[in-house]
Amino acid sequence: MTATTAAIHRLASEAFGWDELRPSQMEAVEAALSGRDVLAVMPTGYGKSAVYQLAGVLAEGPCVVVSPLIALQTDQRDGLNELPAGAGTRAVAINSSLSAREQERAWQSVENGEVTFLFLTPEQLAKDEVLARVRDVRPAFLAVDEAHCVSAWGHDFRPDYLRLGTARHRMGSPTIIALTATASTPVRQEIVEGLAMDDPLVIALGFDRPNLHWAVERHHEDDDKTDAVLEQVAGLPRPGLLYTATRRAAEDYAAGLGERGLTARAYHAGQKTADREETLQLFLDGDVDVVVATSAFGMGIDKADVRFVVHADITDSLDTYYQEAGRAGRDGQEARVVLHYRSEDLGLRSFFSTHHADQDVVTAVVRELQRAEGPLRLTHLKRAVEVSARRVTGTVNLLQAAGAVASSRKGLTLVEGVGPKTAARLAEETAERMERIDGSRIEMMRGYAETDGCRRQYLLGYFGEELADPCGNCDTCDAGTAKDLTHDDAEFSRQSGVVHREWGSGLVMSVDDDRITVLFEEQGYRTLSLEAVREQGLLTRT
DNA sequence: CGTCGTCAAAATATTTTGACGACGGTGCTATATT
Repeated sequence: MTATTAAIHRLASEAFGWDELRPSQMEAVEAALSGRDVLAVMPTGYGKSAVYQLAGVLAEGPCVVVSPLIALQTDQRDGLNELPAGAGTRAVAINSSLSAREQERAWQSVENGEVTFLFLTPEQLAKDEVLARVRDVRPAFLAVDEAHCVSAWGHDFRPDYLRLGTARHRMGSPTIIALTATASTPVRQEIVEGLAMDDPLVIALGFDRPNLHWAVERHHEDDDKTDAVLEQVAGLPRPGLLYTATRRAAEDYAAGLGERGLTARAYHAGQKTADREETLQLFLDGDVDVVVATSAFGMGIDKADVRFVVHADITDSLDTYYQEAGRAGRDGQEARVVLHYRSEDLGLRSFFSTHHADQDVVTAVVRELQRAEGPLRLTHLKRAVEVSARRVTGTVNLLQAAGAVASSRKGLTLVEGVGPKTAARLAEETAERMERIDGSRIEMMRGYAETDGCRRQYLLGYFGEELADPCGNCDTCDAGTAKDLTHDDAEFSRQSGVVHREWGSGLVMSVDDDRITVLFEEQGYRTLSLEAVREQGLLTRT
């Protein structure tokens, strides 16, 4: 045992009260302390936070923690501040819930060296002043909690997530500790790229949750689906979660369950904060049978005894689905996971995942960059271009992804030879590529819903894992119809590289008797018939 | 892309049908108004 390992164990036990650290937690903490970037994909409840907490206490300099929700930051901050004084930790969260004076006081305690953990949102780190203050306290780590948000939210909803890579360098390039519970191969890649991680150690634990029973119910008519969902939810062991695609559906189902004698409450972002907090508290206390929610519900919520997660509508990807469904059965006891599927529901998902280049903003941004003598700060562009800051950031992200704009510590520059016209074309092509990839993720969702095979094999395959035999704990296995979705193919093995004549290079995700699914860089997921692949020589190994 | 609400016309004097348009999810932050 090295001195570091011993110190980590001692700290874990004496200050945090954890007597056993798992090997992967230890590996992650040691790597981070040695200065190597770490991406840890670990299930909720496994002790992801311990990784940055232990590393943060042991290192010189504070640990900046990026977390997406203020409520989450508050919980984590309070948890750290309740540790015994011997831990020597102090945590603060600086965000818009603090008054200007409170913010200033918190900054001063950071600058006086009193703070070990500084919680910030990505939006805070988009401000030059915040970055400068962070840089001046020489942080040892930039921990990014719920790191899948980089991929899920960075492109549209919260574009500052995709600026964290630049922010990292501007704050003196601290070591990155990225943490998430769910991340398929392309999501991991986007996290690594979006955070500008340097040769990271990727630790991904097994995804399988043997106590969850997976099932899909297929419907043709909308009304029939509604009835089936209500009837099923009313009959399942409680408590549970019912996810819907819209706020309205959440309200309607909650009312429908109420009529059937259940205590059900809707939860979505259109409600007052106080109502949402009350629902959450009732749920955590076990005083409500079912929470009917949109995707607003769930992040950071750790309730062990959720007996079912039913989806009344499909989600935009299996990443999201697994994340939401995975909130069932964290106590290890049997739990049910059901997806109610109508192919028509895919339409709403396509609507939500449209990307498009904002041509006027593209032109304005490019003109401004052309006019500049040297690199420009994003802050400058936000002032110079007369649309919302968010749209400017989103457009810059797109231009950067398109290879039209380069970002360095000094700021943003136009790539040589790029003018407004080229930039517009590149941006449009990139937006189209993103839509293709999002569309292919929806198709993988369809694939899960429509598969004849073992659901668990399909799911684990999506996350790059293999389950040797059908699981025996899903609907197709129960019905005896499950086709084994794994196959030893002499030519193509999982996670190996291939090239397609038209679609370019990709990664083999799964191979079964007659089909092969490949994740192409430009096209997203594509499933091909093995027969066609062989006869026409469609794929070449790389 | 699909669903829902509105409104007018049609089939019959109140309900049915069709056309059309609007809307659909996730949160932080800054700023103005109580």
